[in-house]
Amino acid sequence: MRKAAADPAIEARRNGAIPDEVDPALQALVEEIIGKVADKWTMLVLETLEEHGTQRFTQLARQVTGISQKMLTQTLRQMERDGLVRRTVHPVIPPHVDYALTPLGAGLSAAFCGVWIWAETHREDIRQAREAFDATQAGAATRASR
Amino acid sequence: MRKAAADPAIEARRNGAIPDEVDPALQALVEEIIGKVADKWTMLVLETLEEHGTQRFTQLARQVTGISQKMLTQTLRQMERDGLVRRTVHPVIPPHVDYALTPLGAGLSAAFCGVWIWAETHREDIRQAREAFDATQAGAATRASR
DNA sequence: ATTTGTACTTACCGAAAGGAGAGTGTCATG
DNA sequence: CATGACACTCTCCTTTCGGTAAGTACAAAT
Repeated sequence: MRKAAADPAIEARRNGAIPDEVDPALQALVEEIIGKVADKWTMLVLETLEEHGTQRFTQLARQVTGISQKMLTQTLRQMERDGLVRRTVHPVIPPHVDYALTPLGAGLSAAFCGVWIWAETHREDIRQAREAFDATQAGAATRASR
Repeated sequence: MRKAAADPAIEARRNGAIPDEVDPALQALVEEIIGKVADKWTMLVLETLEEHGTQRFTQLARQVTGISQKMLTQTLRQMERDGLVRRTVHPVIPPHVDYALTPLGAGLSAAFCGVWIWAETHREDIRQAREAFDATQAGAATRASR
C-alpha cells in the first residue's frame, strides 16, 4: 500500500492499457492518498475525534479499542502531517497534549461517512454472502483436493 | 488488519472505556468490513468494473496497473466471497471466466465515491499541509537531536 | 511434437506492518 | 526515597503482505 509499483505510466503503455480519460499521475496521487490516509487506525481516530471532540493522547488510547501506543503515535503523526488533526502542546508538568480535528479532517470524516453507513447497512448481506460462498467452497475444496 | 486484537469488549472494560451507545461487537464487525473490504486493490478492481463493466481475468490484469496475478486472484476471491462481484465460468476451452459487479459491489463503489472525490478535491491541501509540517519538523528534529 | 492461451495455484522469499514491553524526563505526592 | 502520571520513543520479535517464478489442465494451432 505504501509504494506505487514501478512506474504506472510505463507499465500502462507496456500492457497496451488505454489511459482513456484519467491522468495516471493524478490517479497515482489519489491512490496514494486513499491508501495512506484511509487506513484502519486513521479512520477510527477520525471517528473518535468526530464523536467526542478534542482529546488527549491517553483518552484516545482508551477510546480507540485495540490500538497500541506505537500505532496511535504513528497514526496521529501521519494525520497531523496530512493536516487532518491539530496537535496542541500545553507546556505544563505533567505534559498535556491534545488533538483536534481540522476542517480537512472533518471533511474526510464526512466523506467516509458514506462507507461507514454502507458497511453498517450491508454487513448482514456480506455475512450471508460469505456463508453462501463458504458453503459452496467446502464442496469446491473437496473437488480440488482429489 | 486481519485479526481483531484479543477481545475488544474485554479490553474496553479493562480500560474503563464507556461503551456509550455503540455495541462493541457491531463496531468490530464494521471495522473488519472496512479493513478487509476497502483495501487498495479491492478499490481499484471496483473502479475498473464500475467503469468498464463485466471483464475477464486478463482484461482486469491489464487494466489494474501494477497488480500481480496473485493479488488479482486473491482480491477477486475475497470480493466474490463478500458478494461484491459475480464470477461466471464459461466451460469452454481455453477457459473463459468473467467478473461482474453485483448490486452490493456497485453500492460500495458508490459509497466510496465520496472519499475518492474528497481525495481529488483536497490533494492540494494535503500536499501543502505536508510541506508545512515537514518544514517545521526539520527544526524539531534538530532540536530533538541535541 | 511443441507451442500458445486461459485462468489460475503453489512455493519461496524479502519487505513491511504492527504488537509487547521497557526506557525517558520531569515534577507532585505519599 | 520511591512511585506515579503523561506522552511519548526505542528495540525486539512475530505476523502479514505481496512480488517472482514455476507448475497445471486442456485443446487448438503450428
